[in-house]
Amino acid sequence: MSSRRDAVHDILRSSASFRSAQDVYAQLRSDGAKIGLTTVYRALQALADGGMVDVLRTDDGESVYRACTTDSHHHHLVCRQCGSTVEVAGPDVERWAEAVGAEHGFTEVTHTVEVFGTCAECSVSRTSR
Amino acid sequence: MSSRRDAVHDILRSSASFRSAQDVYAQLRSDGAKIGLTTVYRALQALADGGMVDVLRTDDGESVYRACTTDSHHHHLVCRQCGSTVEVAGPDVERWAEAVGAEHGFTEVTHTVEVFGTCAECSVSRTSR
DNA sequence: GGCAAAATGAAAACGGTTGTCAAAATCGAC
DNA sequence: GTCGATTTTGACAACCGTTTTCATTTTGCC
Repeated sequence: MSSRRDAVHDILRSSASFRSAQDVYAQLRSDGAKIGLTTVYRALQALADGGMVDVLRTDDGESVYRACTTDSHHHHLVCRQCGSTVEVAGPDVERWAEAVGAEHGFTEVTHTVEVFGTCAECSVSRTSR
Repeated sequence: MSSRRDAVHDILRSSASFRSAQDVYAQLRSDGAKIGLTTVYRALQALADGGMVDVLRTDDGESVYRACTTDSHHHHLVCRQCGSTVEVAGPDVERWAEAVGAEHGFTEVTHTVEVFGTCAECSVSRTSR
């Protein structure tokens, strides 16, 4: 039904890192696509609502999106420099969060966990500069 | 030097939950303080820079601040309803994050971990309603 | 008091995001 | 295929939290 939404989804699927809406929009335009910024936002929102992509907030308040390869619960290891992202599982962390919540009488416990660092590639290019 | 900054800090210290800048501003004004929104933002920023308060981003992009009682690294267990917050330590999580980073060749690994839930008090008031 | 430096705050600017609304594309029945 | 209704689209304006600007006020110091 929505070729625009697919186009947005494709961009995300072909990228290993989290991308911002403006970012996706810019790439679509430079690829020659005729699409408006509003539609990109709508597509990203729909994809996020449908659980097709993961959403994160950057420190400066931007929403960034990523098409993750697994449907199950996972977290992200994100390179601070290049943004490339590895999906990681953390069963211990899940259990810890649950336990911490229970310990203080909290119910319906959820959690957000993100790990940041400098990836091997970026470490190299930085030291060799 | 800065009585306004102290006023802002006091508000945070007397609150168990994370507060937004606008929120703090509103309370100060309703308390009768003559202070501008700009100054509140500046005070919060200074306090955050100095490590006196912790900062979080809400899902809708707002920055929220809290004066934490411990200087050491910790995480938060936040009630989804009333916002009241418990500081929690998670040595296992620290180790896990470090290990995950190392495993994928990442260096300078940091992490963000927040746990959300419904606190005992809010659970009660909801079921009894 | 007098003066320089720092702090303050009203208003404007900013930037990402969302709402508006008319035009365009799509769908369904005929 | 046409016709009308519904959905999608996108240019533009509005929004909202935050930051910047800059003139004024307060503070620290002699």
